[in-house]
Amino acid sequence: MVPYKDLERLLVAVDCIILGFDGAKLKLLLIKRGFEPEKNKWSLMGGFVQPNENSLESAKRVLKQLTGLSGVYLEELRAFSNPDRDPEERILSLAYFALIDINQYQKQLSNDYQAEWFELDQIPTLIFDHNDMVKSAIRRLRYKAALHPLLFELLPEKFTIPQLQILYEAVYDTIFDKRNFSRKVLSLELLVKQKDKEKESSKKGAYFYKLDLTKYETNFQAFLNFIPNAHLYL
Amino acid sequence: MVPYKDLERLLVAVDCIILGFDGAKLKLLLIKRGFEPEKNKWSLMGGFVQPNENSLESAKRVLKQLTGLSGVYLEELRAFSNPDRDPEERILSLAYFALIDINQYQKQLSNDYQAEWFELDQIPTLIFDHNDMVKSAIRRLRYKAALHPLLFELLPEKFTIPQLQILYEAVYDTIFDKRNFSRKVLSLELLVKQKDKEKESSKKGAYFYKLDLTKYETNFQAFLNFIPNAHLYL
DNA sequence: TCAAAAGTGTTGTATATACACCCATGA
DNA sequence: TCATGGGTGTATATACAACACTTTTGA
Repeated sequence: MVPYKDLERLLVAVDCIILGFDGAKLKLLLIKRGFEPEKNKWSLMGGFVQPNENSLESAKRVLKQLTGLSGVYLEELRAFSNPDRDPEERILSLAYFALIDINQYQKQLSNDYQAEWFELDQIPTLIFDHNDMVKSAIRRLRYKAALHPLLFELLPEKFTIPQLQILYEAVYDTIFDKRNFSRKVLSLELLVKQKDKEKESSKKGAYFYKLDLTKYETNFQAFLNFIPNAHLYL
Repeated sequence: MVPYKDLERLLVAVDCIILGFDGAKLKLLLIKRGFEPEKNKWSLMGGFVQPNENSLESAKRVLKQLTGLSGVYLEELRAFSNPDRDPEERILSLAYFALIDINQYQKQLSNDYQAEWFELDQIPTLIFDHNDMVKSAIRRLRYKAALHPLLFELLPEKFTIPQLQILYEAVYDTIFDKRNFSRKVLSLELLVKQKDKEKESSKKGAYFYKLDLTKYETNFQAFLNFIPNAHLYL
């Protein structure tokens, strides 16, 4: 008997939900699709899984192609596998979501793809099931960031507590008490206070902090209970 | 231009990590693989994604084939996609984990597959990367059950608080204070006390409880903080 | 009557929340 | 000097963990 005979083989793709934070709003990076079907429509950046790579490697490659970045936070969301999701041919797609420091993002690369950042409440209609992928990624982000110190991935190396708070408030679309917020953040003992201040956004200036990378990695799995009643915002 | 030309198509499979609880231990359902390669070795139950179904539907079909059950808890873990994970031909596999009531499981069906239940610390060497899939599933179970009322899926319709505690203790391989445990469980207000008692395992007998299904569904997303310092056990 | 498991209550500790004022600085 | 945002402290309520005794009943 010949194994695996007479079985359908599928195209397997990865699609990346790339999120960034511009200091005020969470944003999603989209491209104008360069080929048929659905050419010139807004789309997630994606690519096909190649013979020599696994799906995570594909996602890293695709991410680097568009942003120039590697070593960033990247996590598999889930498979999107409805038989007719692409009208041209069946494609199973693995959605990955990535959190990047928007300042590191290299603009020139994405010119090739006519890429643009969109605020989350202004996302256009995307091809296929890409809007579902985005929704799913936002949910996952909120879920995970409520429990793990994930959002630091969206900030530059040096950041202030007020910047961090704005980020959390953007993700959960709510506001936090700044006294309780900073106490909670600092009690994690993940942050190292710097000598210098950020002076753009206020006269007094806010101290910069850096992540203590060692503690960040060892404590990442610890549950934070960071967002009170987080499920209300999922 | 012909879209999607010259791209590799892959076999796409689903593999199911099926977990049950026999009243004392967590157990994993394995089969003896019936075809080459690796014929007669222990394996997860799996199957190929068919042209007319998405991957979740495949997993449901595969699960029903082996256990006779449908409507049980089933969740996608992640893709396993290393190019050489199957020596015969490249197969991308989506791992799903399932929680079933072991009493509902229909033994005769799985005779066809020479299926057996294994305690978690006695799992044999499995084909391909199936041992990794199992490890990954256990981690996910511990993670999720620490936050959501998930383990009820492993119990029969009527169960006692002591039975529930044994289950939690099996999953986390630790012991809990029974006074704090029952108070915490009952404070969820998910359980409805029954009039009758379970008298097999003690002279006094323990009251049966049933899940309040309405509250179960609406509160599933609420975070429990059920396991103190859960990350220590992940 | 006694062994074995079920069931229940209290108290101290830690954690989270709510809330108001002073500080530093550039305009 | 004043308006703006940064930074801090305290009192209260809530949640959690530790802990011991009584109840039931079959053998």
